[in-house]
Amino acid sequence: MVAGPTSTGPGKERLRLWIRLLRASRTIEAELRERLKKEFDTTLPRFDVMAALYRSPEGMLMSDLSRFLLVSNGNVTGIVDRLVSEGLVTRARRNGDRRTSMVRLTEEGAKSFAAIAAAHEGWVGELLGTVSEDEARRLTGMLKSFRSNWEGRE
Amino acid sequence: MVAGPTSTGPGKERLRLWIRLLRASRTIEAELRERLKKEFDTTLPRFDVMAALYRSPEGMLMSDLSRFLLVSNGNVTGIVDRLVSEGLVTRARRNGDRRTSMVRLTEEGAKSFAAIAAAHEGWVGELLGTVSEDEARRLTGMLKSFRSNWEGRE
DNA sequence: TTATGAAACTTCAAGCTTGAAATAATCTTC
DNA sequence: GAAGATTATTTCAAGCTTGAAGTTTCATAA
Repeated sequence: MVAGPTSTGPGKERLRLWIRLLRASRTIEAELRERLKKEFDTTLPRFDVMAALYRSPEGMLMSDLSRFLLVSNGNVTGIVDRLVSEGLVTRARRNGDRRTSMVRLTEEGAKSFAAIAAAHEGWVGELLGTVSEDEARRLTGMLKSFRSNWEGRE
Repeated sequence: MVAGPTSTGPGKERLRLWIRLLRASRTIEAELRERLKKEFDTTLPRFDVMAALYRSPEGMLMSDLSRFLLVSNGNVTGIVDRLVSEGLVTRARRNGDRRTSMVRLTEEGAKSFAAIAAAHEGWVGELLGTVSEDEARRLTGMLKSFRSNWEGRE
């Protein structure tokens, strides 16, 4: 997946693009993961879940989290379990539907996330420092249109 | 990591870009993983290792693979172990340095990979279909320059 | 109301991933 | 040539990830 095209032909440019995309995101992701571990003793998946919850003070269902973060249901269960055991989020039983529970950041969780997110934004700025703000905007536009064209198919 | 910026400010555009980049690669990666599983009963990491080996008929050391694929040494050990037990690659002891061994595709491995790679290239072409060849080239250029500026630091 | 089906989660096995510790072989330097 | 450092790799524990199977709860329609 990270190796170059093994042939020439029509799809070649797109394959190159995909490999570049993947290498870039893997490189950045690895660096962020390492810093999260070293500086805050946390992980990327925990950070992702907390970021989602931070933007939804009213809370999210497990399935909301799963859909939003593009990961499986069972996966979210495990991550939330760990965050709960660390006192960073809570699962609140709901009166309406007893199958579900609202997941929310605790006060400590929100405070903790705010600090991590500030550092995180700085890191991303640093790691993408060679991309100008303007170029960043254009790239984002391309990727956005790709996503919105593609998602929701099947 | 997949959620939006939680603040405004200088690094914001780069953070947006990073989130788009990550969502795009995760979406595509998930789709490719699923198809590899369904159509060829294999996985992305196995495919990655085989792709690297396919381009190096003389073989690669474990550490070459690790460096090239951007994953840890211990990780490669496990994946190669599984490929060996499936008869797709071999570990050849070397006379020169008995710490290392050359990893190579078997004949069956090369045949198998060629078939998977053809399908894979088609999938990528399909999944990135909304990006024109020309746009793909430009995007690739941007990502390439980003990578080469950034890698090799520290 | 009571089956029947759908929805929201959890559990589980298998595999991927890292970073740290352990092994083994090679290199360096005195 | 032996001690100490370096290099290549494996092993291991902990956590992430998926997809499938299982559980509980809710919705619906005869």
